[in-house]
Amino acid sequence: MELNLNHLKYFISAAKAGGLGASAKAHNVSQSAISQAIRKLEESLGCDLLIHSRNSFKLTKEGEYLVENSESIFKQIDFLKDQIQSLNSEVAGRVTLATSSTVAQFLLPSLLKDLKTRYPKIQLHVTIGDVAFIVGEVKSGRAELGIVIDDGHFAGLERKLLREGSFACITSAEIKASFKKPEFLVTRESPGVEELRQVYKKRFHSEPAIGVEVESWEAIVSMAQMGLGVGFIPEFILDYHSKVKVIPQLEELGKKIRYKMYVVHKGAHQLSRQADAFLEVLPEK
DNA sequence: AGGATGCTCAAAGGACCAGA
DNA sequence: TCTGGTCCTTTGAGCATCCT
Repeated sequence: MELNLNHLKYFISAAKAGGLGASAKAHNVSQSAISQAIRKLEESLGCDLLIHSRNSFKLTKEGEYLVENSESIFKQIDFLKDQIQSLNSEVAGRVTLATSSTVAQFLLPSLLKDLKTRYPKIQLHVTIGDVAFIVGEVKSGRAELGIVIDDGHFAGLERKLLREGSFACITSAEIKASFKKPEFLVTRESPGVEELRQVYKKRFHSEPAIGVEVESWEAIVSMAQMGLGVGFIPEFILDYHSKVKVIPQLEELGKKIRYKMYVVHKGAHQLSRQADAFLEVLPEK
């Protein structure tokens, strides 16, 4: 006899409620029906799930194993039902995204515009943090998607390259870049710092003078604008700042420092339809 | 039409509990 | 300790529905 999902459902319900009566009540059937269903389930599995004795309801070890391990089947079935139903309806719902303030500030606005045009019923919930925070959010499931600017490896996560490019060394548009050994504004863990040291050492035969170490490219832009030093930022940020100037003497140096931007998630098969839709509107590399 | 399946109903019987 | 009530499960008969 083939395993019947209804029988399994009755059994799980009875096991959780601790008796046939409660399960019968929960499913609006008679106790007898529950009893028969469990008998048939046992028959199809070829083992006893209950210790059958009068006035007692006790699971065998096979029964306990079945209860512990079959819940995911019903969750998967519910998930499939939702997915199948939504195939015929407009994509809607919430997408949780963890990313950096740079991405949120410079890239998300145009992405959101595309998303709202194509999928007006999708809501985007964004949390901001550093790379470790973003990876943690995605791994824990608190965020379905993450966008990171990092060339590290994200163990346990799938990643897709969104864009890559080089850095530019900037200073204030009002300040004439005539200094030979400027003070640098850098971020602590972002790509480029170590490369900067190496390339700078090779070119100027000395260590770069780090003026300020700050965890934000936006802060570097502001500080560079105020004349506090020069800073390397990913070139795409330049499009949004007219008051900064690229230092021609360090242009070559900046081009040698590369950044990569990835979207990360726990696996394509685990994504909701709305997350899939979000990935769809992301610009190709 | 007949078999398979799933259900209800009624009856039987064991375990537990309170009261005499 | 005995008895009766209650709760629970199991079993068998019979009915409805679906499928071949």
